[in-house]
Amino acid sequence: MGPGETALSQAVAWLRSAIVAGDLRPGQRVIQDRVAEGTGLSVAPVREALRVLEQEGQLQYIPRRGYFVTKLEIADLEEIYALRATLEPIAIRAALPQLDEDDLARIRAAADECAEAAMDGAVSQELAANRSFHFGMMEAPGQSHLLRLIAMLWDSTEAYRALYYNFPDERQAAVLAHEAMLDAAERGAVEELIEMQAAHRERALLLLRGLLAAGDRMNGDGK
Amino acid sequence: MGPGETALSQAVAWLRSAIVAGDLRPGQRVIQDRVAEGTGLSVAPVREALRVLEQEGQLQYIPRRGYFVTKLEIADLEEIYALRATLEPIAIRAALPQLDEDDLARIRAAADECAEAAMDGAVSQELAANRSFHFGMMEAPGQSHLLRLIAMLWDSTEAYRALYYNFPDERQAAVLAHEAMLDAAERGAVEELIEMQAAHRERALLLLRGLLAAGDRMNGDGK
DNA sequence: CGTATGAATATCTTCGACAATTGACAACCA
DNA sequence: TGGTTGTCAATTGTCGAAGATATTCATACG
Repeated sequence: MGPGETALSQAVAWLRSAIVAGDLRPGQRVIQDRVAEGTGLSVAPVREALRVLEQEGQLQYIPRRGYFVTKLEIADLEEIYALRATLEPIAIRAALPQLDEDDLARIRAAADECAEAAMDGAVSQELAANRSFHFGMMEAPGQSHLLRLIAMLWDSTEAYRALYYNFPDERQAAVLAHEAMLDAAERGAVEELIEMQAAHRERALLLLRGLLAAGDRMNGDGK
Repeated sequence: MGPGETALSQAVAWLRSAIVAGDLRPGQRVIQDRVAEGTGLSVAPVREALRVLEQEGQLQYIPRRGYFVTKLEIADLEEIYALRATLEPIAIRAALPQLDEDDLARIRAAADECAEAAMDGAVSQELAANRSFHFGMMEAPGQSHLLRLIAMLWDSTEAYRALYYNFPDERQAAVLAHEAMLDAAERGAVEELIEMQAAHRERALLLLRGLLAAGDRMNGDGK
């Protein structure tokens, strides 16, 4: 175990990847012992990991009943995306003018990793790289709290993002959009970039609306 | 222990009141065993409580080093208050038109409780009532995620709010401001109310700036 | 005199076991 | 038959102790 690596962080990682991989689906119950078995840890760090994911909004907790993967309604997704639309432009306007060559290089690297993962169908890697890409354009000194809020909004919808990243077409579209964004960032075209991101989000939301509607139909009829 | 009351919730409550009471001051280390002794619990639930407060931003965590009460710089407070200035008007615009008589009655009750606590110098009660008052004007269906973010911003600065609520003058000023806000809310004067709250926040920020500067001077000289 | 070394201590981290609670199911009664 | 009650298995919640890590302080060295 590397430095800073703790049993807790392992448990968190395990849970995240289980959610992203779809092993833990929205609405499903998460049983502590199962996670403990799966990770090879005892329940103590697992409980703390569950608590972390709960605070991030990915899990819901009912005392003495346990944890459940958060199931979002379409209205929730719309609210979350609207909040992102409010906050992310603020972050980008502050951060983009301050990016230096190194920062841009990191962002480009993230975009490349994203493209690579998209081709391989490595959903969880693509999600991580995608996140680095977007946050790379928003990170600036003096807005750590703003980024904390934005990160929380991203966390809340991680399971759903994983859902639509399973469509190859969407992965390709995301890669193309990233290219354009990177270009705008390098040109310093802030407002243009913000526009693109808004469109990016809208597209994602549209897709999610469809997926959730389909899911609801299945729940309503099929069972 | 009542239903839903768990050792964790006791530990959380203990920590909150210790922070609000000033027993745990910004920058100070929080030792798990001490909390366990203080609450009469074992460390397991205490650790989970610490994790909760960490996610709220009230504590900071360094693996294998422990927890520290978050120490905010003036810049942090300014950022947090700016974020509140961005988000709270959104919540109020959506919520205020939907408030019914019952809601207003609850808000009025919170204001009264606030005034009462202000006279008695019951800082922790006043903080709780103050929170109910303000959130009562923002709570509306369909914006639970927005409120979650706002709550997080409030949590992050709870220790500092406790700091300036120890000044009787400020407590009085807050009570008066609440009266005016309540009046505006009852008249449905949304924009007016938003203005008042902005001023309310500005005043708090101004005060905090002074307090922190004084604190820094003490740390620089006195020791 | 300042710095590096190394025990000793304090603290965090994890574990395994036990107690408490919940939900499901079957037995029972009207 | 319909509803209630009691029992049981599964799960969560808590504890106390042992193991791992960081910090401190005394000591020796350059």
